[in-house]
Amino acid sequence: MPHGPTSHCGPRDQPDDEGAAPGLGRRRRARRGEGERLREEIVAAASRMLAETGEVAELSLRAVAREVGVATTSIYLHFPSLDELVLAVKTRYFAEFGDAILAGAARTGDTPLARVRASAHGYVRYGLENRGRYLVMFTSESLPARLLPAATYIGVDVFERFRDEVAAVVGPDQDAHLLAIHLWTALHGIVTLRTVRRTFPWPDLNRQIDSLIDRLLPVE
Amino acid sequence: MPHGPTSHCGPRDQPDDEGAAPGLGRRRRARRGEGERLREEIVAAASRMLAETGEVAELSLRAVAREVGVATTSIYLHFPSLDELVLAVKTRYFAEFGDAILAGAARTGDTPLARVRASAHGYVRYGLENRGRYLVMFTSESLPARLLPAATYIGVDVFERFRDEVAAVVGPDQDAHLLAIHLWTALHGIVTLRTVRRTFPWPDLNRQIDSLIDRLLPVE
DNA sequence: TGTACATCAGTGAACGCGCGTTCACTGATGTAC
DNA sequence: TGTACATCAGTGAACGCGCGTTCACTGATGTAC
Repeated sequence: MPHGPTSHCGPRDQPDDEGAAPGLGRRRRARRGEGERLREEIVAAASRMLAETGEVAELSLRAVAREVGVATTSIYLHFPSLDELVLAVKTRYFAEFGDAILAGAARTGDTPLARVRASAHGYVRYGLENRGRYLVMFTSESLPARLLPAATYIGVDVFERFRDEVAAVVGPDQDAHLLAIHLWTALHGIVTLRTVRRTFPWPDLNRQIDSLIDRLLPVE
Repeated sequence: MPHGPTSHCGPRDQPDDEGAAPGLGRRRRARRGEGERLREEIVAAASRMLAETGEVAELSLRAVAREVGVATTSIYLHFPSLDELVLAVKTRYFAEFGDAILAGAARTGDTPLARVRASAHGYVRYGLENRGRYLVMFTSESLPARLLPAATYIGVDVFERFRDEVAAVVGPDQDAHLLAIHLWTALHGIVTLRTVRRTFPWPDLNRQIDSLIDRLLPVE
């Protein structure tokens, strides 16, 4: 295809395509004290976009602004950089993820083992039903390097709850920390490998998870 | 910082910075039948670069050309697209990965269990010592979508060898396929979580792997 | 032995694109006097 | 009650950058006659 006849000067010929999205519904600007509304809309848009691709690297400031229907520069009103926006989204992801698993396990009032089973199934189900979110949470560093020294990482509380559930199953003679890591590690492997190797001959998911728990957790 | 005084017309002011890298050693062009030499250099450079970042999305055609010391367009002499180049690198990664694990296990002539142990430790060691390569192999689709229908995926032979080793340990009464998947899944989880959550309080690596095998594989 | 020609192995300029970031600005909404 | 002013919540044009891809080309190496 030959090049068009355009472009006589400057890096772009038309003015930047900033501003509102398609015709109707040009966003109403927030009232005086309500500047935070845009912040919320930005996080929500970025959250949706990241959930779809699962790739932090594919998210751009300009794309987020386009999605919200706002000028690119308006992002800077609320986030000093794209990194900071991504961090906000990740923090939200972890909170929602923790809540989902906790809620799933809470419904099962039964034995400790039933609770661990429910958590494990819930973990994998959430991961597979929200592949994009899961990849964002667990295949990129959870914090930008400059914030790392202080914190351990977001999501650590979810693990701790899980470890306590395991401890309740196996009793005090077993190394619950190690067992919880075995289980978590394996569940993480299930989610990520199934996400990325869809054509592999995987066994039935529930059977796989139950068999894993049976083998990893010694009955008291 | 204010804008410089440059740029009066056109998308770039200076001509493209193509051509050979730093001063000395402007690549010798290959002799008549030896065009494949450049192909090899391109794959090698891309392999090095991908191993460093672990991010397929970060690899660019222009960066590879720069690394080789060749004009950007020369890549097209050997690969119709960046995708095809990445596929070539991945194929090589899987071959080298399979060889490394096989070689490690072969040295242990002992019992079937010792061989599985050696494979497992070899798998994780390779994954952690070659984080970039591992991520490229196992956190992106291994084939571009248009090549998927036919093939299962590259690397499947490594799994099959592993499954046979497991079968030799547990005997014919156990579901070796499922057990091999448990083990593979967990090993994959170890590599990827340790890669991405470096500050988590992980247990000793060898202890973790041995404990995992002890629990997952029933002794005959 | 000489020469015209094909081909192989590349080069280099240019294209349009999307990106992060800067800068100066606008205009509605409140507030002080 | 009126009005000058601050501030809040954004806008829009422009910058330089790296990118994939195209196109026309070059010049050394072989080969046919």
